[in-house]
This record gives sequence, structure tokens and C-alpha cells, in this order.
Amino acid sequence: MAMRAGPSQDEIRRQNLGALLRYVHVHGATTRAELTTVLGLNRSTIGALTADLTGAGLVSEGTPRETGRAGRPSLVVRPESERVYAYAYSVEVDRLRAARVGLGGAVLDRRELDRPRNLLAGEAAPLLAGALKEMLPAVPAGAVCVGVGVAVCGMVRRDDGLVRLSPPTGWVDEPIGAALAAELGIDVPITVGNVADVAAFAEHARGVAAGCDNIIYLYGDVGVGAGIIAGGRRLTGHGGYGGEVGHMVVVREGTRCECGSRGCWETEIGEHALLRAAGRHDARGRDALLAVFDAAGRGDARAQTAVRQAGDWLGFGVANLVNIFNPEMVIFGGTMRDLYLASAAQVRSRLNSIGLSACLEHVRLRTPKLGADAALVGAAELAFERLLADPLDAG
Amino acid sequence: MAMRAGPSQDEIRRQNLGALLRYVHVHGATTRAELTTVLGLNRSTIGALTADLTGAGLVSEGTPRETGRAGRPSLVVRPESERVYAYAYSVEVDRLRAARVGLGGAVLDRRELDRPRNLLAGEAAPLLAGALKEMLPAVPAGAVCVGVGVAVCGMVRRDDGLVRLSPPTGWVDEPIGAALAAELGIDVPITVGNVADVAAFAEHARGVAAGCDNIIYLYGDVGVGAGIIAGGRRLTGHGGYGGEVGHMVVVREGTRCECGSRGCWETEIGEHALLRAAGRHDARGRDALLAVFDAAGRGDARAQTAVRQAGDWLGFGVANLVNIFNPEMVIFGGTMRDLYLASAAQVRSRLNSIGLSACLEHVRLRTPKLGADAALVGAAELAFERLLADPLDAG
DNA sequence: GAAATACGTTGCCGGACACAACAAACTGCT
DNA sequence: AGCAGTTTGTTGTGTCCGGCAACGTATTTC
Repeated sequence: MAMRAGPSQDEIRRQNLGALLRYVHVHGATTRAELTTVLGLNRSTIGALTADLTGAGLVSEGTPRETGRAGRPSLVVRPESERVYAYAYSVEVDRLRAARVGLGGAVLDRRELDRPRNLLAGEAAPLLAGALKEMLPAVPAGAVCVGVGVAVCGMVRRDDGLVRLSPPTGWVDEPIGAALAAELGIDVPITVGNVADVAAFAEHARGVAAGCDNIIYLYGDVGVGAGIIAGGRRLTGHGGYGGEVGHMVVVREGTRCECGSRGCWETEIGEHALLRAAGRHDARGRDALLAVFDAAGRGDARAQTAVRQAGDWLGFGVANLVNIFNPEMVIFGGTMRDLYLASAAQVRSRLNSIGLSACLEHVRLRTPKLGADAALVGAAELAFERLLADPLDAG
Repeated sequence: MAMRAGPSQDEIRRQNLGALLRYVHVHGATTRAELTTVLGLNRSTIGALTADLTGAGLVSEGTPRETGRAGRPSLVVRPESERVYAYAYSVEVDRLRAARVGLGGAVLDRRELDRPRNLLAGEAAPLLAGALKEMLPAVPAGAVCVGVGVAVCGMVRRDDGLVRLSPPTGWVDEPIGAALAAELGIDVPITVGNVADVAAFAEHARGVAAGCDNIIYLYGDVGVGAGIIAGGRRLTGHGGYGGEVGHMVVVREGTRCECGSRGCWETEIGEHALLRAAGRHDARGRDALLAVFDAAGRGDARAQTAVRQAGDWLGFGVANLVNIFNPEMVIFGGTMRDLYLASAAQVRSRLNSIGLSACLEHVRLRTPKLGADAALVGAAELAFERLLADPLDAG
């Protein structure tokens, strides 16, 4: 059994380089003066670090506009957003999305295409690779790609990016990571993650949850999953399947779920449940769902009942999760955002009746700040993570 | 917003000292040769580290018995188990337990006394302090106490050790940490933790879960709680209340629970539930519970039904937790151990029908290795943690 | 234009670990 | 008993990293 010893000296350097690069990646252009105070390092050290990063082409330095204060103005360190980038993919139920995301988090370019139902990984990979090729001409000369990140609405094996189970897309043991690697033929690491996980990651890094170290990001599309950050670190579980809260059973012997079990939470708050309760058995997709919320807002009784009921179950499950995790914040993303906004009263009420008072004290309910791009930005964040852990080797 | 920079040089030293001390603390006497390979440090560095620790009186070095192999025998580094110790307390429903635990994890001395029902923190503290005074004469001259750890069956605020809610003991907002500090009058830090958390901690450090970084330790007494370790670190949540799985609601509008909610998991698998289902409404306590398991083993139909039912609910909840956390191991401690052993078939069956197959792949169900002392050893571990994080300053 | 302010740069220092050479301790063989 | 071989402790040297202080520089204020 190997115990981890403390870092060696070059690991200090790596971590400091990573911390500096991460700061400008998340917070944008920053003066060296601010970096010294934030990172707690000496001026001379910051100078040496920025010199290294500039030499590697990861950041650039420039003079600031106007300080307004006395004294020599501090140099501004900014991420090389145009020259250092990652490709981000998002595999959704009926859409495939691709983007080129620059260091710093800006979406530089994007492509979207419809995803035919029953499209498997082997068929999706060429389409995704095609989107990349389309974006290629716009890439400036000398720019470097540091990685590829993929967000998938399903359970992803951490080690190799195999999608174990994704009822919405119909995928079972689809090797999207390997398929993309073969198709792209570029020599950068490809990281695959669950969409809720990566969206949580993004909101934690640069969204509503910035500074919160214990959060639950609830993400709904057809199903429901959660990206959980505990103690500042992503909760992946042993194989990478952590956060499958949609398959927490809330009704014993309840409605049959696509996972094979019964009474899973998502059978009560998922897309199907809400549409069925609203009497729209044949409808599906996000637009149909929004129509239900819209109808409820306009006074449609049946839609209102459906929303209230689903909101009640939403509060029920959130309360359970709050009791288990004692989070600082719960974020409602994807369709859960709409459901939460349409039924906040029910959610609050359930939460207060079931949640332990100590756990309720500091928990805040929020909606995402990053909007529809959260999955893409999060997928890119996945790819950047390697660079930020070791800027000089990975760059 | 302050980002954490990499460690400075003296933090490296601290971490390496801590890693070495932790290794001998957990694994017992170890040769310097083994330490070099395990910690990945140079011989000379190990020599310097052990010299520091020996100087601080935390470890001692000696020549080994017989190696049987050629070459100069490597010095054996052993923890100063007699000279460096912590006090550990466990506040249980009807017992107060105290122990002196040496570095290395050995229980050097112990005292137990009955806990009258309705004994509050202010009254318990003098009793606990008295137990400490009784143990004082046996402390060798020159020995140093590095801290006090307390395990309580309730929700504990991380910051100050306030017991927010503990239905079994009847405590609500009882400041056991502060009361003990005032009563003991010794100048060492006092750390309070939930019994399930500290037991999980102990099993992770030196029990069945050694080497497992994602575990759920389910602990039952009157209620049910969990100590959760995710990614190798304790899941405490924002305020320290994480792991309250006993109050995950499994039956909507179910049986009234002491927490104020309804249908909590512990109303189905807790002591009361099992005794009531077995027709023993007036009984309570661990002995009564064991009598039920005993009766079931001897063929008592009503007891068997009660055990099967509770086991079924046990599997139900565990499956939910497995889906949420994707742990490597689930450990059944306290009364959950007895329940699990008496109903493993039901647990397995429920787990298989509800659990996601990917999450079931690697999960192992186990019983604790540390036995009845887990709470005390874990409480001591809580106290040692500060020493292990910075051996020279805290020693 | 001088003083004040804030910052970048340079050289030096101490600490921490790796490495190599040497000394010490033990086994096994003769 | 003595010697070769093996493994380890010890010591001195080298490298790297960050802190520190002195100095030079850029900007604002008066």
C-alpha cells in the first residue's frame, strides 16, 4: 500500500504555475500585483512564473489602460484565449453540439446538428469529427489544441470514457471516447464526462457556485442526474458513476423506469412524467415540456396540477439529497430549471417539511448562470484540467 | 477570492513528516528501508525525517530482531505509543465511554459508565472528565496528550462541536465540545464528530476499508447514520452534517420520525421499527434487538418476518445510496451489522433489483473489522489528525 | 520638476530533497 | 576466523524553489 508523500520541489513549481494559469483562466486578465496577493507568492516568484507561462505561449503580458492610482502600473497577465483552446462536444438526446473553446472559457466557434434517434457512438463520431473539420479554417496559425472534452447524458466510465448506460440516447456500452479518438486522429487526450457533472464543474468554476465547495447541480433532460461537488472536489465515485440521483427510488414498486427498476425519482419529475400528467401522452422533447409550463402559467388546470405534483416530488428528492449531502447550494439546470421556477413554492414547502433544520440553514436554491452553454463550457473545462494541473508539460 | 497556491517548502517538510508519521501510526513499526520505497523518498531524506520525529519524541528507532537476509539491517521506526496519546470519548444512548489511545491506535486504558436518559452535555462533561482523572495515574511520566476526540450519535457542527440534534440522547443544541473544554481544563484541542463519521474514518484508516477511497459506512444504534468517504476524503458537507442518510425519506407520508418528518429510512430499519414489527413494543436497547435476531434464527415466525421486512428496507436504502455514490464498499456497523447478517439475502435481492448495474459491479458489502472499539478508535483518530497534519508543531 | 507611490528585476539566502561516495552491519561461504 | 557480497545508514555536494532586500523604473500628485 503506497501512501502519498508530500510533493517534490518541481511539483511546487507545477502547482504554482497551475494556480496562476487557473486564476487567469477563470477570472480573466489579472494584474501581477493582484496575483501576488491572491496566490500569496512573492513578486519575484510571480515574475518567474509568468515568464515561464509566457514562454510556453499560455499567457501574454501587457500594460494596463489606466490605473487611476499613483505608482507604477502593474503588468496585466491575460490568457492566450485565441492561441490555446480545446474542443468541446455535447451529445444530447436530439442534438449534437461542438465548439472550440479558448483558454479563459470563451466559446470561439460552434457547430450544431440534429441527432437522429438511435444514432450510436460509431456513427456519431464521424459527424462530430466533421464539425471539427468545419471549424478548422477559423483556427489561427500557431494555435494549439490542448484536449477534447465530451459531455454525454449518461453514465460514463471514468477510466476510458465508455458510456455504460444512457437511456435518453439509447446507448449501452458505447465507446464514444475510443470512437472519437479513432475518428479525430489528433494527438490530444479525450475526456468524456456526464453532462450534469461537467455542468456542475463549470458552474463551480465560473458560475453561480463560484466559491461554494459543497454543491449539488441537478440537471434534467429526459432523465435526471446530478453533478456533485463535495469538499471542493467532484464526486465521481469509484467507477465514475456517482451522482445518478435520478435513479434514487422514491416510490417502492412505483412506475417502471428505463433503468430496469421501479419508482425512480425521474419517473416522477422527468420529461415523460410531466407530459403524461399534463395529458400529453404523445408529446416529447423540450418544446413540449415548455408548452406545459406555459399552459400552467396561463391557467390550464391540468397543466398546473401536473407541475405542482412534479414540483412536489422535486422538493421531496432535493430534501433527501440535502439531508445526505448538507450542501451549500442546490442548482437547478436543464429542464429542472424550468420545473423549479414553475413550482418553487412546492419545492420550498417539501424541503422545509422533510429537510433537517440544520441542513436547511445555509442551503441556497439557485438556477445556473452559464445558461445553455454550460455543457460545452464544462466539457472544455474537462479538457483544460490537464493543462491546468501541469501547464508546461501539457502545453 | 483566494485561490490556493502550491505548498511552500516547509509545507513539503510538514507533509512528508506527516506522511511518515501516519504510516507508522497506521501500519505499526516499519523499517526505514520500507519507508523509502513506500513514501518514494530518498534514504537520506527518510533519515532526516525520522531524526526530526525522534527529536520530537513521536517515534523511536531500534534495531530489528532478525532479518534473515544479507546486508545491514534497516532500523525500525515505531510510534511512541506509550508516550504520545489522545483521549477518546463516545457518548452513546445508554453508555458513556472513555479511553486513552496511544499513537498507533492501541487502546491503553478505558472507562465506561452508564448514561442516565436525559443526561445533557453540561452534566455529561463532569462525568467524562472524571473518567479521565481516573485514568491519569496510569499515564507514564513525560507522556504527552495531543488532543481529545469525541464521538456522538447525532448531528455535529464542524466548526465548534455543537451537537445540533441527537434524538437518541435527546440532545438539541448541546455544546459538548465547549462543556468538555471547560471541564477538562487541559490545553489541547477537542474535536467532536458523528459516530458514524468517525467509525468510517477508523475503518478507512485501519479496518476493512483500508485502501478503499469511496466507502459508505452505515451505522445503526437507535437511529441510522452514515460515514461517507468520497475520493479518499470524509464527506462532511457544508456545516458538518453530511451523511444523515437515516433521514432520507423512503415512504411518503410514512411513519412519524423523531426528526419531525415522516417515513424516514430509520423508521423502517431502526431499532423501534424492528422491535415493533416483532411485537415487542415495550422493549428497547441493543439486547432486545439481539433477542429478535436470535428468535428469528431459532425459527420464530414473527421475528423472521420483522427481520426480513427490515432487511428488505435496508437493501432498498443501500441501493439508493449505491446509485448516488457509486461506492467501492458498503460497511454495516452497529445494529446494521446484525440486521445485515440476519437478512443478507433480502439486502442482496433488493440491491440487485434497484441498483444500477454499473454501480453494482464493484461494490462490496462488508462488516466492520474494528468491532466495538471503532467509535473510540475513530474519535482518537480525529484527535490525532491534527498531529499527523503537522507533527512538529502539534506535538 | 521633485516627491511619493507602486511595481519589476536582480542577486543572495535558506530550506528541502536527490545523488553519490563512503562507512557500517549482516549473511554465507571457505 | 576471515573474506566477499549485499543492504543500509551517514555525510557532503548539487539543484531547485521561493522569500527577501536593494535597486531601477514607471506613473501620479503637488
